[in-house]
Amino acid sequence: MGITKTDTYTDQTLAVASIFKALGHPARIAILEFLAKQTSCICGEIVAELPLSQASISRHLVELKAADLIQGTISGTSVCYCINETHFPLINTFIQQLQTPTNQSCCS
Amino acid sequence: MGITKTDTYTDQTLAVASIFKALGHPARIAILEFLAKQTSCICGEIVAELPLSQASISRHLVELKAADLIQGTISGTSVCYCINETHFPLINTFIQQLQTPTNQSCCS
DNA sequence: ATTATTCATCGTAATATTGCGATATAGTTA
DNA sequence: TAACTATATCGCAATATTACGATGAATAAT
Repeated sequence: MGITKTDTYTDQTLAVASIFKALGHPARIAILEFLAKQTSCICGEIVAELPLSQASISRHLVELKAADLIQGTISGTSVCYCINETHFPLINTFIQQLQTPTNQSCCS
Repeated sequence: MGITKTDTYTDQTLAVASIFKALGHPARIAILEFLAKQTSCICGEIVAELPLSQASISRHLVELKAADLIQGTISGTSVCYCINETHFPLINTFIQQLQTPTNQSCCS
């Protein structure tokens, strides 16, 4: 992506953007959707469900984990992934901020 | 970004991912935050506010517009941009889906 | 101990994104 | 018409992302 000037934005802005960035790929959305409807959540099942190689899934899982959107716990040879809701309030707050009544703007 | 296998995901998944993708850059978050707190919203003011060139801002505005997150109306030589809330429900619904009670998963 | 199984990581090729200067376009004004 | 203003677009260079096969590491099963 070329250089991104990360120095000049607020921490809040950077945090929100990085969460959205992690959510900005259909494979990662599909992974989260899959995790949401499962009670168990083994990595292998995700690989079986999605049209990607195991290596690619693993990389997406790493990204989701880096963004703190999932957590994984090792159980034997397999790893159990599940959704981490920690940052959902941040997303909700951001969306709400964009909807403040100030928004009676020029475009009618 | 390399190839993305867009054929194999549901329309819903692709739609959600593409909105999040558009939100996945601090400049675009900053633009939206700026628009939210303004009543008037001319492109030139954004250029003055953010640490990017006019060309770069324009490109980000194009992306936000392509994702239908903003709309722009021409007024004279300037263009008035403002937030389009149309897709906010989609975001909220997605986040809520991830929070369904099924989520009593393996990671405690 | 050997072999499977499961997941992570490396290396590489293909493609996308970002940012900027330069330039184009379009409306405004003199 | 010519100059000015505001925004969009082009073209390039730098960097990031995506995907995959191959390989590595760790546990489990035989």
